[in-house]
Amino acid sequence: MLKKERQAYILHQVNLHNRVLSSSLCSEINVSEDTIRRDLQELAEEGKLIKVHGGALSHSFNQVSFPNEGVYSQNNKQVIANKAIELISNGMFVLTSGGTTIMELARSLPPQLKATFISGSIPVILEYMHHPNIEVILIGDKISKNSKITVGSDAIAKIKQMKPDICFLGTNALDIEHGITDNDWEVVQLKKAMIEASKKVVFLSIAEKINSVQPIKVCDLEDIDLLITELDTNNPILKPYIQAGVNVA
Amino acid sequence: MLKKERQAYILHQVNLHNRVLSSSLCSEINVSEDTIRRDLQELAEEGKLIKVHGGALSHSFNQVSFPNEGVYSQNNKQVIANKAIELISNGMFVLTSGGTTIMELARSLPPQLKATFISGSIPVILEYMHHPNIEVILIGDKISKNSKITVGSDAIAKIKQMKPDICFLGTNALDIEHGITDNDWEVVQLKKAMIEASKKVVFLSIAEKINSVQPIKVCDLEDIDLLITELDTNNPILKPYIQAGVNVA
DNA sequence: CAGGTTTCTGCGTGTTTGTGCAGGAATTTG
DNA sequence: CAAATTCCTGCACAAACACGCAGAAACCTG
Repeated sequence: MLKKERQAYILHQVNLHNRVLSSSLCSEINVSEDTIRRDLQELAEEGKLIKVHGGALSHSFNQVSFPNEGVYSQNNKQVIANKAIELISNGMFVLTSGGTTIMELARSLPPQLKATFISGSIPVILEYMHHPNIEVILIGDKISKNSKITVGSDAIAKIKQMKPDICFLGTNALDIEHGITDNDWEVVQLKKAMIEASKKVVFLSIAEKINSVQPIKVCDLEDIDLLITELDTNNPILKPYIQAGVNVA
Repeated sequence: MLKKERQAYILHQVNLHNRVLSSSLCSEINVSEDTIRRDLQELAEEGKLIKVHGGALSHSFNQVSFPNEGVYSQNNKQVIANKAIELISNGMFVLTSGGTTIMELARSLPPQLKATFISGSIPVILEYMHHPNIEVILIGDKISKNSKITVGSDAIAKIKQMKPDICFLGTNALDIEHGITDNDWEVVQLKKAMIEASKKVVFLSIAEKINSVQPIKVCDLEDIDLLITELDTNNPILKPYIQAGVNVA
C-alpha cells in the first residue's frame, strides 16, 4: 500500500468517525505503529486532523461535540459492524441493503479486504466507492428518493440473477411472532428477492428494533441464517429467538 | 511497444484501478523501471495522474485536488448548461453521461421541470436526486471508481432497451477530422450505446476541448445532432465544424 | 541515401525516501 | 506511585529515485 493511499484512508476514517486509534489503524492497514504515527504527524502538520495521544481526532469534532442521538447508538452499530465483518473474506460476493447499520458496516470494512459488494443504496454505494480494494456493483432502476435506493422490477430481476455468498440486511422491526417486518412496500420486495438469491442471509439489528412490528412482512425467523445485534449472545432479550431456532451473534 | 502505447496503457490502468505500482507496470510491460518512471513523470507533468513514491495515483483519487479550472471555466459551463436546458421540456426522457459539464447541467435544472432523467454517473445522479420534481433512473452495473460511473455489458444492454427523447453527452475531445474521441475504453462503449439509443444526440463541450484528439473514438461528426459550446455561433473556431455540417448552438 | 540530429531506452552510480526496530522518555490510568 | 501505553530519537536497510552516459532507433535534411 502506498503512503498516499494510506494517508487518504486514515483521513477518510477520521472524517467519518470523528476519531481514530493508531492501534486499530495499524492492525487494519497492517503496518507498524511507528508508520501510523508518522502519518498522523504529517497529516496533523498539514492541518488535516488533530493528533492526540493514542490516535487522532477530526477537526470538526472540536466544536460540534455531541449534539446528535449520540455515540451510544453509534457505538452499538460499530459493534454490529465488527461482528458482521468477520463473516466476510477475500473474494466473496456480498449483497447488502441500505440503512444506517449497513452504512456503518461499509465504513468499517478493513482496507485490505478484496471482495465484491453489490447494493442498490446510493449512500452505501458511495461508501463502498471510497474503499481502495473492493469492487462495487450497483443495482440499477428507478430511484426512490426517500429511501435513496433503487426499486422496481428491473432491480429485483437483477438480484434474482445473482448468487451472492452472503447478504447483509438492515432491520426495521423484528418480532418473535411476526418475524422481520418493514414499512416500505418496494423495499420489502427487494429484500425478499435478496433473501431468495443469497446463500446466506444475515440480519443486522440494534437492540431497540427487537420486539417491534411494522405493517409489511419481509420474512419469517426461519429464513434468517444469522442475526447480529450489539448485545451479548446470552442477553435475556435474545433468549426467545434462540429458543425459536435463530442463530445469534 | 511504443512510448505512446505504453503511456496510454499506463493511463488506462491508473484510471481503472485508481492506483498503480511502477514495479508491477514494469513487469507487465517488460521495460526497465527507469522507463516507467520517466513515463509516469511525463504523465504527471501533463496532469494526467499523480505521481507518488512507488507508483502513481488517479487524479480522482483525491477528490479535493482540482485547483485548476477556476471560475472562468465554471461560468462557461453555466452558459452551456443554460443552452442545454432550453432543449428539455416537461415529460421528456433524458439520458445523460457523467462529467463536470453534465454536473453543471444537473445543478441548473429549473425546479418546476418534470421529466425523467437517466444516468449511470453517481455524482450526477446525486444531483438529480436533490431535484424536487424529476424522476431518476439509475443504470446499474460495476462501478468504475475513477470515472464514478457504471460500466459494463449490463449497463450497455439496459441503455439499448431505452428510447430516450434526448441524450446529453460530455465531451473529452473534439476534432474536425477524428470526430469525438475519449481516453477510457469502457466509457466509450457506454457513450456509443447512448448515441445509438437516443432520438437526439447533444454534445456539450467547452471550447478548450475543441480541436483536440484522444486515443479512442466515440463517434463521427455526423452522429452529432447538436453541439453546444459556450462560444457564440459565429465564432471562427466553430466555422469548420459548421461547414462540415454540424449543428451548433 | 549519407550524415547529422533527436528521441528513446537501459545501465551504473550515488542519493533520497519509507519503513521497522530498539531503547529510553513521556503520558495516561488505576 | 506503579504499571502499561504511547511517544520520540536514532539507526539500519531496502526500495525507489535522480542523474549522467552510451548505444540504438527514428527522424530530418540537403
